[in-house]
Amino acid sequence: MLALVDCDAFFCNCERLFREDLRQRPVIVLSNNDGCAISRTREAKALGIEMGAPYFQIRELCERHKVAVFSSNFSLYTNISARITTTLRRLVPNIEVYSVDEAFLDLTGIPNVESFGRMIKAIIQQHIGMPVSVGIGPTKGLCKAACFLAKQDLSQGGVVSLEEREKQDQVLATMPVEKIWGIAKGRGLKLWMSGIKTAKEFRDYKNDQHIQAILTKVGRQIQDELRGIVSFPLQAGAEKKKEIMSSRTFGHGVFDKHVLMQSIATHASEVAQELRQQESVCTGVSIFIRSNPFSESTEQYARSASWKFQTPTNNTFKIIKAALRALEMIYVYGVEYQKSGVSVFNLQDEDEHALGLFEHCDSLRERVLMDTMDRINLREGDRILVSMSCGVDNREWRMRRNFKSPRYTTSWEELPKCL
DNA sequence: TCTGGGGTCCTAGGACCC
DNA sequence: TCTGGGGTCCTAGGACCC
Repeated sequence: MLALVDCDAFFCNCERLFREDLRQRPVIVLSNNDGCAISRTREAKALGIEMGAPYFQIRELCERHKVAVFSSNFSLYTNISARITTTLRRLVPNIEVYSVDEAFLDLTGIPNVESFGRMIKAIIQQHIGMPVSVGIGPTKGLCKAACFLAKQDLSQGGVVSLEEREKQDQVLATMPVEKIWGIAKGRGLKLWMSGIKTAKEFRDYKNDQHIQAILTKVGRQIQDELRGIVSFPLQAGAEKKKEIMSSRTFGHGVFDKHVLMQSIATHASEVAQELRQQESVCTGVSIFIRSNPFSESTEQYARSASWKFQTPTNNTFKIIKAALRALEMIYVYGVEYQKSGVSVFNLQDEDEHALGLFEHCDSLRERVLMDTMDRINLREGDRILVSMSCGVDNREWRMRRNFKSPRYTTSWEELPKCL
C-alpha cells in the first residue's frame, strides 16, 4: 500500500508559519515579478481567486477582502520542504519525493494504514506546522484520487484510504475524468467523445485498444493504475534530471543585446552548477527567446537555437560559451522557432573564434574565469536546456502551442521593434 | 530511367504534472 | 503598465545504414 502526502496550499502555508495572525485570513503567493497567483488558500479560493490569475486583475478584490499577498520566496519553501521530507523519512524508510510539496510513501508492513495516515498528518502539523492531506491506495493513481477527495470533502478529516474496492468505486464514480492524475483537458475531451465521463467509467471501460488508440500508452497506464495495477512504481532515491532549465521573465521589454547576454550567461552558469552537483555532463545547450505572448498590439517574436557538443562537457566556460554562441546565431541568422532542424551547430571544442562575444562584457568574463577554476571530472550524461524568456512570458508552458509562427526576422536591430 | 525493405537512432512537438 | 518556472514521457517521422 502507498500513501501520498500532499501539503495544502503549500507556499501560502509556508508564509503562515511565521504569521500567526494570518491563520484565518485568505492568503495568496505571487509568481516572479508578482505577475500572477501561484498558490492560494481555501479562503482565497472561496473569494473566486483562480490559480494563475494575473495579479493586476485581482488586486482590487484582494484589497477589498484584506487578502494577505506575498511575493514568492522559494528558498524558504525549499527549506520547509526539506524539513518535511526529513520528518517523513523518520516515519517511513522508503519514500519518493515527488515535488516540492508532495511525497509518496511505501506503507508495506504497516497494519492499519488509515490510522497511520492520520498519525503522519498530526506529526507534520505538530512538528512543522504544515497542514497536509493524505491519500492512501494500492497505486499512485489511486493515492492521487484519494487525495482529491481528502481535499474536496473536509468531513474526511484530510485523510482518505482507498484500500477497499467499494470505497474506490464510490470515489471514482464522483470524479470527472479530467480530474484524474495524468488526464487533463485534452485527454479528458477525447474520453468525453467516447462517452467516458467519470473516473469509474474510465477504469471499467473494456476496450483497452481504443484507449491505446486515443490516449497512447500513457492512457493505458493511467487506466491500469485506477484498476490497482501498478504502472508507475515508487522510485526511491533521487533520479538524475534529464534536462536542466533556467529561465526568467523580465517583466519589462528588453532592448539591449548585452542585457540578454548577461542573462544567458547567468542562466548557463546556474545550469552548469546544478549539472555538476548531480554529476552529469552536458551534451548540448539550447536557448529560447520570446516576446510577451499576451500582448496583442505588437508583433510577436520567438526564436530558439541550440548548440551540440562534440564531446560532452561539464565545463562552465564551455557551456556559457555555447549558450552565447546560440544567442549569436539568433542574432546573425534570425533563426526561426518551430522549424524542423532548428539551427544545430557543432561546437569545435578548442575553437577560440568566439565572435568577439566576451569583449562586451567584463563581469561575464570574470564569472567565466571563476567558474572555470572549479571544474571537476564527471560521468557522461544528460542534456541541458538553457532557456531564456524575453519580455513577459506566458503563464503556462503549454500555451506555447497556441503561438503562431512569428514573422521571420533577419537582424538584431529588428528585435527591439518586436518587443 | 528504372528504383526494396527493414532496422535503428534522433528529435520536434504534444500532452501532462507541480 | 502588469500574466511563473520548472520538469517528464510518448510518438511520428526523418535520417541513415545495410
